[in-house]
Amino acid sequence: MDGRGVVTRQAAQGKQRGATRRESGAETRRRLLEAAEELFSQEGFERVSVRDITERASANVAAINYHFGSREGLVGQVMARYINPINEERLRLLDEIEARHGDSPPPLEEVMDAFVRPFATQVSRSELSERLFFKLMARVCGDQLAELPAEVERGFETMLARFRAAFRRCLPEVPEEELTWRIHFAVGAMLHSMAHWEMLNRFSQGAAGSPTTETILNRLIQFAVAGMNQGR
Amino acid sequence: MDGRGVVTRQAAQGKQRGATRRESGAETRRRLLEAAEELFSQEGFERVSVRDITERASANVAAINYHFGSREGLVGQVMARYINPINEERLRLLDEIEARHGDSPPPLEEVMDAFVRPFATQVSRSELSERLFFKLMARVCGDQLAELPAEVERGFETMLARFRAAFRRCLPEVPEEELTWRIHFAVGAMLHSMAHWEMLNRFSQGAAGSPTTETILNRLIQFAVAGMNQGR
DNA sequence: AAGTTTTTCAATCAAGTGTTTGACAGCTGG
DNA sequence: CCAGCTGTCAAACACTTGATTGAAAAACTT
Repeated sequence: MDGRGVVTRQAAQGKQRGATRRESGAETRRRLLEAAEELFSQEGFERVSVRDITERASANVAAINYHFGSREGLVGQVMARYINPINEERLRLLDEIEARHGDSPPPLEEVMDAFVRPFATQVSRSELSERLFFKLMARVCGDQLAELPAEVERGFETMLARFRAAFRRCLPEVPEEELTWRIHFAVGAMLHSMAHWEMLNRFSQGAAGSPTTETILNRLIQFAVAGMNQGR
Repeated sequence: MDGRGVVTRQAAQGKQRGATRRESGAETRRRLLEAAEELFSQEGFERVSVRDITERASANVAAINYHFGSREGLVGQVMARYINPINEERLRLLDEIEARHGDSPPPLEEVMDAFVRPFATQVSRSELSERLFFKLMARVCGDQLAELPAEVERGFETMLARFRAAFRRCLPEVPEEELTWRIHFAVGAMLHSMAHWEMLNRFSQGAAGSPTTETILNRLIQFAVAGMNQGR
């Protein structure tokens, strides 16, 4: 009677044998993050318990508190893991655009592209499926910014300030307040389509032609640009 | 030592003396709904416990199960209470528009107006503040439609089908799939501005002029119309 | 090799969850 | 007046929640 009925984690997971213990620590941490991402994107940050996560990750309940301090700490990590790189890439693309156009204001379409596209490019970095990734990002950006980890929130604010300035240069004749609203509308269109990516893709597949992420991205950009310009 | 320290509900609430017992039942039910609406709009449907609600409503914990069968039943009632009248008003306005224009397709702007305006008109029916009302509506429409009560969901679907047909007539040259996306973008813009009404109003108040609900509504409609039209 | 640090685990904690119960109060209609 | 609803309430229900404990195990260091 050594391991009667009890399946060890190694056997259940098929974890490679060569992993040293120190690697195993990071491995568990990674598995927890991955499980949390999947569950959070499907159910939302509220509805998922630490036991749901540890069970899916084949880890002990205490693992989350050991590796992340608390449930909240894990949530913060999940939020930061993709959104920070995305915000950084946004700024990088904006830098390129502004460098390319020098003193003259850049085309609105390019700025909007830099604002939206990083979600599509960073999706491949994730081990999540496209639909879960977008759902997760929509939850991170949309829920309420008060709950974001301080570091993530600061990143958001500086990013938004830069883009706001860029939009302002694109649309010099639009009043400040009006510009705020238009940006907000565009963000809403973006978040909502990410949140319901799955449903919209289902619709699209009925039609002819393959609705790639790229075409959807272009549609969103066209819509947002038209809304920002408003007939100009 | 009769009521030592214990404040009765009547005293705490200042409830009018003339209310019969039967009226009191409906009164409690109303107070529960009101408390639930406030808390749900502030915290979201997940984070609020039945005890939070009954405490705020100065009622017993069992009251929710007595009056609504379960917590879920209360959630359904809260969702249905405003969203159904809104969807009905949307259809009523659309009827008027289509009657007015006969066989010729109605202007896109009018259809979009009928789609958005009912939120603004029904807000006054509510005892909630404007900002809580919009927050609540954004949660109802945005979270995930899978959880809506069956009756509410059916209402949503028939309303959307009618508006989709109307938009189709306004934009006959736009392919079906493309139209789906543009409507979705517009809905996203609408929901996001409702969810962050408070923040946006704060921005606006810094600027000159009074940012009434009407002007915000118009900005949203202009943005959505421009996005739907896309330069035409 | 022995000793130290890192990681895992079952068991347990206090607090909170939605719901049910049975007794009690008050209005209603006979 | 008194049975019969209707509504309220404190108490308890069974269960889940995030977090902690102390011991055992594994990995690393010297």
